[in-house]
Amino acid sequence: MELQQAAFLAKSLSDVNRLRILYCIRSEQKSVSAIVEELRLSQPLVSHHLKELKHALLVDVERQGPFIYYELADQRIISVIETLSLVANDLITNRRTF
Amino acid sequence: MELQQAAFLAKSLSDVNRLRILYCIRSEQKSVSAIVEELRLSQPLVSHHLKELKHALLVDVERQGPFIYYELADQRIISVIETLSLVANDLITNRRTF
DNA sequence: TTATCATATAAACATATACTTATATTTTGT
DNA sequence: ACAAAATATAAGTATATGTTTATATGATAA
Repeated sequence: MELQQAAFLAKSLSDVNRLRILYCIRSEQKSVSAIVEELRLSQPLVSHHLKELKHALLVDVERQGPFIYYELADQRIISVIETLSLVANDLITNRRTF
Repeated sequence: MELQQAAFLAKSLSDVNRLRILYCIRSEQKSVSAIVEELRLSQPLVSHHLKELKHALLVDVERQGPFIYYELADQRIISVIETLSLVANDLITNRRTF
């Protein structure tokens, strides 16, 4: 088990805006400006997060003219996020200490 | 989808020492000192990470005399970590940019 | 109650991270 | 070559985080 690598990927998933971006580009490639508009985030912030996601190899990048398109590199990431969401929900529902 | 909660859980998984602790207590409850010995980490550091994991509801805590036992609260976390490790491995293997 | 063991907390530090504002780079159309 | 659009980068700031060292808390045994 490569726990170091798993921890690194988890860190990429630890910011809600990055998760929103990943969801945004999960099924089709989108340009930076399209993501900016859809998520209502500033362009530098989106570029910053895309850079991190690229560094984590979580996105594929393709230039088409002046546009740069990003797409989710591995669909399993979505199921990871969904499992995390499910587990979080269950943990909150069943917690014993309030 | 509760992306905020998923991001919060992911943050709990973003440190390699926390992952090691979760693995250490995945199948049986262990005392803090047992974890300290097994992972060769300082006691305050282990306590600190356990506190974070407890805050994320990822561990169950039980006191028995002077010992405090921690155990993994949800087994699905292990499969999340394993998937992350697998995906990371695949991404590194198949990356196009070196 | 006192000593000891197990664990938690506090303080301090260095580093990392999310974000904004401003500017640079790259591409295309004229 | 110039202007405009799309994206990236830089600088700056505030906050968070991982770690160590030192100390406090809590439980048990004598």
